[in-house]
Amino acid sequence: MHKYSKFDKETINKLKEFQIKLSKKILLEDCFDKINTVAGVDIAYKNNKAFASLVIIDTNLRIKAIHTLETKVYFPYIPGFLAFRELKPIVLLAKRFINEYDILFVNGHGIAHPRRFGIASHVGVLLKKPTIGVAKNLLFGNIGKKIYENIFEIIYGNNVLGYLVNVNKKKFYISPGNRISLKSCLSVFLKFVKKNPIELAHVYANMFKNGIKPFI
DNA sequence: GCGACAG
DNA sequence: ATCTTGTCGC
Repeated sequence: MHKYSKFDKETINKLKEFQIKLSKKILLEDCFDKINTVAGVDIAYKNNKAFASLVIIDTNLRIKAIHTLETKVYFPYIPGFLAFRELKPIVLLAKRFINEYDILFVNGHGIAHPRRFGIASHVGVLLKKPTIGVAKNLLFGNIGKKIYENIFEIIYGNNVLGYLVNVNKKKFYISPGNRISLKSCLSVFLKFVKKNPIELAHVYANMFKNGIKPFI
């Protein structure tokens, strides 16, 4: 039994086709004006339950709100198909507060994905909202040339799909999800890196999982 | 055929 | 991601 053979080839192929079909709706251009607030979303797990948190931050790096949502999960983790596991809680929560942030940071990749449709792109297409994928590990593509002291390109063939950013000994793989340009996904990430929305969401998702919610 | 593989 | 002891480093 191999680790990721939970579904037959036919099912996997249909999911792949679905991703490819939806990926055509991605816009890699900036569909936003002035950024006033951004949000980060992440999920912690306990048994078969997902504990999601959405943290909203303003440009002064102040936390404006922390929201949570709990749902059951039914789909396993399969590399390349993370969205089918985490989409429901993320979309439900992000949609509820959709007018309270300008850009959404999602834990996982955007277009740096085998079918250019990682979870950040999937969420962005469903919400019709600018999203940025922020991952701690590389899934697809290779590390290309250094463009700054601590920043490298993520490339596939001749295409740049995103960036590897080194911050405080930690690596972040950044790629556009939807409705944002390659260039802006990097600059926006850097703008909030001192109060990384994904890391904050991670902390609060875990607190929520453990029954603590001193939330704003 | 073999290895790699977001969370 | 989660489970989980001791251990290394600031």
